[in-house]
Amino acid sequence: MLEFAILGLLQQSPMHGYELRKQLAQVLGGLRSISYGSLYPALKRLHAAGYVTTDEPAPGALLPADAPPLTGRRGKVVYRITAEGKEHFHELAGRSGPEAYDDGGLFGVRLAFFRHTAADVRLRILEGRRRTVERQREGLRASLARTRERFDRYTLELQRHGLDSVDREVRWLAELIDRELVDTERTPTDHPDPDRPRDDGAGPAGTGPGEGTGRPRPT
Amino acid sequence: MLEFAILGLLQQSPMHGYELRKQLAQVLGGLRSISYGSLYPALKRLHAAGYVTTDEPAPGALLPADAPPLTGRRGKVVYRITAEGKEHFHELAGRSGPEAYDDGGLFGVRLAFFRHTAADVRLRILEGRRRTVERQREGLRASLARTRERFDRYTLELQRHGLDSVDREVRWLAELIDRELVDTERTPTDHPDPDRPRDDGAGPAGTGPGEGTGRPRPT
DNA sequence: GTTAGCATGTAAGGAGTTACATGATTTT
DNA sequence: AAAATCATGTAACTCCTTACATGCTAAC
Repeated sequence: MLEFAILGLLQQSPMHGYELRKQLAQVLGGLRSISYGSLYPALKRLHAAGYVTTDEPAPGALLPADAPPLTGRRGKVVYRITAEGKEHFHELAGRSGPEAYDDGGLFGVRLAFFRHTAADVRLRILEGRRRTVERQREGLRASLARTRERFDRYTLELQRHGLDSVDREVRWLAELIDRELVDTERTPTDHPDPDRPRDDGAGPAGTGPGEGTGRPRPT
Repeated sequence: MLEFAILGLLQQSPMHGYELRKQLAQVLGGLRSISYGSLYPALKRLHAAGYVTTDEPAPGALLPADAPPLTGRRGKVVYRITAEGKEHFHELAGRSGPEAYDDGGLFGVRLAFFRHTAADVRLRILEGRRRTVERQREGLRASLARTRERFDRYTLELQRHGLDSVDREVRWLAELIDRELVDTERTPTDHPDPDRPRDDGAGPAGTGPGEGTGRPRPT
């Protein structure tokens, strides 16, 4: 998830780690930030995988042997996404299985980079998220209907607020889905996203052949 | 957090692991459940620490040597909280620092067991949570005010929905705090002063008034 | 000239997950 | 008797956090 978000941000412009973290916090809505202890290792992995390159200030010839780097080199390191990185990002962005919407946090990140996601994938993720949240809503409703006497007022309040939040999310998702459908009608599907050179329908690879995608597509 | 929730549930009645997991899922509002892979090790730790005892079905004399336990003993294992467990739980329930409210998930669990939490601690946690969420709200507001042009419509929607949620949470918390204050006025605890080391219901083992109903709740 | 904010990194560890392995009981 | 559901547990692993360690640069 972190790596996806990093690649997504670097797609917009090269950045150094510190800046990346601030942007990340903003994109995730201040809801959750990440620590440097996970950011820098992630960048390191992305670099090792060839998904990003680093523009380092001085190539290392400057430092004499009598000043050995204690923890590593210092100075700004600007990270830049590579062609492989973009490809990898779009592969990840093309996935529309449950991982993309079952977890609220991950769904948020996916949504934040919907700009780089194909229209059909966007719709599948939004609908998947809606199903997930609707199921949660039904669970909460059932629980509230059943258990008035079993729980105390705090638990009840927690569930009431939970139900309220989940209900609002369902309505919000319904709006987003509606807008997607309207936009799809207006843009006759062959270029739903000007940002992305479409090679095909988001790639079949995705997540699982067993994933039930046999659902009626509303027009 | 898991261990706190387990002790909280076992306070209400003894249970076996499977049942515990279902209850846990319900208390946490179906928002998130836990897997057996974390539940059973947690129970094991609590047992090792002496916070729970196990009522095992057959003490082992029944099984002949020619049927060796392959992965361990089978059959329902009922867990029951001990006096030390109750003490430990109340120690945890008495904490009102940032850990109790900075993370939404943890806050939810704490709230779910407010019944076993002293009134002054409840208030501090609710107020702490409100401050945290208000700060989040301000962050989001600022971000939305600043960045209309920098972000695309999806990011904007995400932030808008986030702001909405956070705003509702602040209002919800304000209501809960109000109710706490009203209840505190109506139940004239002889020392409303928060500096006093309150041990209401949190007393060591035997002396406690029992976990049934901490104190009479006038409605 | 020192404080505050910018900037990069490592090591240890917490808190959970999935995948696996097994068996008991109830329903069909 | 097969299938579903109840029930318990381990091992490997993921993903992230905290605490630590270091140093640069601008403002006061």
